[in-house]
Amino acid sequence: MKLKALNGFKDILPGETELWRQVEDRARDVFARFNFAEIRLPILEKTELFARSIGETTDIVEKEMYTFIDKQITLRPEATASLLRAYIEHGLYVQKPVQRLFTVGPMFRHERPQQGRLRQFHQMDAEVLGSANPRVDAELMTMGSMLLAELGLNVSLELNSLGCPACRPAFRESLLSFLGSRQDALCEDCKRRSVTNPLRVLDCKNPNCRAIVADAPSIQEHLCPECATHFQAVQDGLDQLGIVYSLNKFMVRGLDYYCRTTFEFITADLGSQSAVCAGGRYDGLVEQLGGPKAPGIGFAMGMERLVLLLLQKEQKIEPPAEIDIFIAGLGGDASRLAFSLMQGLRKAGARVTMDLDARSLKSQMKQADKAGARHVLMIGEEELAKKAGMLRNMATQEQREIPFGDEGLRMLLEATAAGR
RNA sequence: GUGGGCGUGGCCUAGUUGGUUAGGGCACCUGGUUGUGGCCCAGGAGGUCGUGGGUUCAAGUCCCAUCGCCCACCCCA
Repeated sequence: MKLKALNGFKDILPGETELWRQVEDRARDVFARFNFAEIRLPILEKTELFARSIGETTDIVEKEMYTFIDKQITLRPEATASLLRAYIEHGLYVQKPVQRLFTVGPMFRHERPQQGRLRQFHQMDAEVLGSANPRVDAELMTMGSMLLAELGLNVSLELNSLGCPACRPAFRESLLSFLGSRQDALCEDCKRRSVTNPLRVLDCKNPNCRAIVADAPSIQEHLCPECATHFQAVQDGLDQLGIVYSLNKFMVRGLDYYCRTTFEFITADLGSQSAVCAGGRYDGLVEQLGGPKAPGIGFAMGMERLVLLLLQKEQKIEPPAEIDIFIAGLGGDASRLAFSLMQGLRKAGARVTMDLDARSLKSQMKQADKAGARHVLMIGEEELAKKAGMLRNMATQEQREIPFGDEGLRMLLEATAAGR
């Protein structure tokens, strides 16, 4: 096998696409109920956009981006940056004080692939721009929660606040001094993280580090009054809407732009990639990218992770019959008639197919069965002589004559409609 | 970037201490029904055993190299 897809890039084959569509259709339905409008974005942007929004020193920007170096353009590693760029570029903030937008599509990160992690993966992103109201946070999480619930997935919501530029530095200092005194006990990764990104030590998976960090200062207790008020209001909103969540003071997010509210919907059924949906608030980012003072919050859902979970549930989705009528033509003349009859039925809206190779009737019946055909219209020498085809209902095995011509076409369409 | 595991027809796989034409299941095709699907039966097509080299009278099996995939670390949806 010479030509194959790149490592970390996957074909989504027929059979699986059905599940993907279920996920996406359900998402569009839920997003619509929450009054979100779709926005479609390019997947290539100037490298600078991602560097400035995600953060120059994040792993994503430092080593995971697919960049055309000579052109200084990059395949998007996430959607928020592009969405904000479009929001600013088209002055969407002028048209409506609060914009609620969603987008669906592929993202690219050059990471080592593993379960639930690909180099091209797909996300559904929802963002609310122009409001700092904590109810927006609660509403957005509610939307995510509803979608996951309607997909039948068992996930839990974890909530934290990362503070803001006013209070995070003080917390950082206090955390740094705490870590400083325990350097020797930390794992190698955490020693490194203590320097590069101390908050990251909080969510280390190493049990030893977890034990140490259990006594670390809590970000939730270091919030400034404004952030504390906001955080409490978010929780009140979730409580009011009946959304169950748990506070997790160890949860940090990887992207630089997050502030205040951060959250993750996590599952125990995906190996180590446990987050199926995650997001947070990013007040100040729009401004930082050259836009107005518009606060924002959003989340991203990993579609292949959702699909993996749905596949695990083994809820065998009976594929619906896909074909209304299979026309079995026996012999050259019948096959020729079937060919034009098929087109007439398709024009009238029916799903029709036939065996263009006109193999044996037995073979054609098998094909019809496999295609999930509800009816088979048989046309052989007898039928040609009688000027009427034989219509077989595949479920009931009943057969009846259908005359050629307009009257017959009407009967076929009736049978088709009744079968659906 | 770092570790571990695995590569046998389209898919899942058997292959014992190296020993005749690499076996089975699913799927596919044909026939059993001179024109009737699902079940069953019979037959058929389909494989450079990831690739290259080495050891040997003999390699799917042993050795080396290489490529690919998977899982985990890292990171994150």
